[in-house]
Amino acid sequence: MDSDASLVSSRPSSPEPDELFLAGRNKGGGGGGGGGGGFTGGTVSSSTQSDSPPELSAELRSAMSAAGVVVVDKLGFKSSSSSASSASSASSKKDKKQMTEPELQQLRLKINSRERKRMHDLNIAMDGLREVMPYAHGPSVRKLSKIATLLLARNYILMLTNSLEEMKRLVSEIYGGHHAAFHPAACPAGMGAHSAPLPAHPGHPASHPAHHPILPPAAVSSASLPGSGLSAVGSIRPPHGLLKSPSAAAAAPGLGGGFQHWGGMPCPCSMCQVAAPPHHHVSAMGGAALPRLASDAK
DNA sequence: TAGGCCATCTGGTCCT
DNA sequence: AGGACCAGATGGCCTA
Repeated sequence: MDSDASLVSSRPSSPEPDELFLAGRNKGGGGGGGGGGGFTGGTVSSSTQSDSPPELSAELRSAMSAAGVVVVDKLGFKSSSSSASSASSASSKKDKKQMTEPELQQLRLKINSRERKRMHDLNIAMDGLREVMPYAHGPSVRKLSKIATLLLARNYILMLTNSLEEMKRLVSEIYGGHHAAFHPAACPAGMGAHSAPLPAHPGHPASHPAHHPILPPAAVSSASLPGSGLSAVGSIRPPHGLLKSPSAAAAAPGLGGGFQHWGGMPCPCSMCQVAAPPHHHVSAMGGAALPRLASDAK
């Protein structure tokens, strides 16, 4: 399944395979700057690596056709890579030195396209992760950087873990004695198959904090999870370096300084939906991270 | 203009 | 042998 990366990738700069292909390179040294960070909601910097000299492409084409290689129009995106592989199969790595220049170029192109696809797939996965993160998505909000996404995801997971612990604790408190009765030891998850008994937070403001993904783990664990084992929350904070600028942090809703509760979006949690002061989640998941995400909700 | 983020190229290594 | 994965290099775009 050649998940054509260009399909989903939010990266506006994802180059069209066609134009990519012969964009060739050859010129020493890496390459050619792909499209820059295509953030800024809409700014499409489609400057693919077409910086390579035009004559190269022509040269490459002619060389290829001279070598009997059908000049490929489509990238070797798996499906089409077969065309390239025909050339490379004829000349394997082992004869690399004996390969003609066009053959080498063909091989290089094939490898490049594979790598490109790999990275595109990675970006798609990254986008998928962004989508499920408690962070305001939208055209007006800047996309999370990769590192920010990863750090936020980590914190989010830790947060959810804390919430689970907290809920388990509450359940055991509420059901006190009988808890053991219907929570056999065989139900390590604590809440196992019974979702009903959950005391939906009403009237349990104390429990809420632990429940919110945006709250700093520190606050959560210190407040309600004395021995949850996740108490070393400080460690889940992202490296300070990610907080590029104080101003950014301040502007960064919900992350750095005054995260405006999901960056202006309604909190999906049931507690907040019932009644929630938009700013009880002031601190950040991990506090620092997310440099630019909010800095411009332009 | 510097710094951050990103895409791509490339060569090396590991795995199937 | 071929593909996946990785890390370094390079260069473009964007923001402060």
